[in-house]
Amino acid sequence: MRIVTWNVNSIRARQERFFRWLAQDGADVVCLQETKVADDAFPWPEVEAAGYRAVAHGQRTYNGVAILARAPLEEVWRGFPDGAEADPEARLIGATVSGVRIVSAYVPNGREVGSDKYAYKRAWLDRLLAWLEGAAVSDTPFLLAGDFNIAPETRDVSRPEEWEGSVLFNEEMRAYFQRFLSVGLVDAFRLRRAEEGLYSWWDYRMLGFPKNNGLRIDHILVSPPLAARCRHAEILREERKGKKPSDHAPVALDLV
DNA sequence: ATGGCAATGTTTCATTGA
Repeated sequence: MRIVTWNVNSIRARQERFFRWLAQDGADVVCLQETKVADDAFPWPEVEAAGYRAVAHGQRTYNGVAILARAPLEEVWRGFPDGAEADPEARLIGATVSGVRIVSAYVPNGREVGSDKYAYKRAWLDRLLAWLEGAAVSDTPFLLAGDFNIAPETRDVSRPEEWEGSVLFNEEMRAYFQRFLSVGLVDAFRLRRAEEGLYSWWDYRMLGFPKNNGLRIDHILVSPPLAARCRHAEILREERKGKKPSDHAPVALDLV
């Protein structure tokens, strides 16, 4: 079972490129973020033509998440599944695929430490973690994938001294990432890849990609039952190259 | 090579992203 997460930075702007990649990759499950499209304008015919099913939770212009799968998507939910007040931003969707509970998440960026958007990022993470703590995810096949907007460690940052203190890489956000591990989840990528210099996002500006000035902020976290099945993990850097790339590369995980 | 912001709507600039 191959699972990929990708912040596509608009599924419509990326449509041709995305479906070309999908046909070639053949992933079983694809978690998308920043689809930037309302559900009625999602490319449903193209999904079906590619041999996939999908569930989406989107809005126009900003945010938006989706899950594509070859197998049926069951027990689907949108937004926070905690029954409390609805999140005005479409950042979370869940479904069960082949017995694995899959969640696609788009964590708020935070813009600037101390800003209203940073407060929203913290509150959003607190709410997700509170749900995870109550959901007993460590005992079941559970997978949380997406754009976390957090680089967990120094080895995940190309220029740590320059990035330190930013919304993506600071002590508080590193502590948030540790809380995901504390609820029993495992960074599946790091199970298979220990080296530094592997990033999932590069700024469009300032020659970010050619200079490999990147950060690893897109993650696939898994429960112990799935951690035992991890065989391979990789970042698909080829998809950051060429014409009209997303600023994020896909992250792929192969399970037995 | 991999290339010097990009996508969207509020559209000819502002907002957001990270």
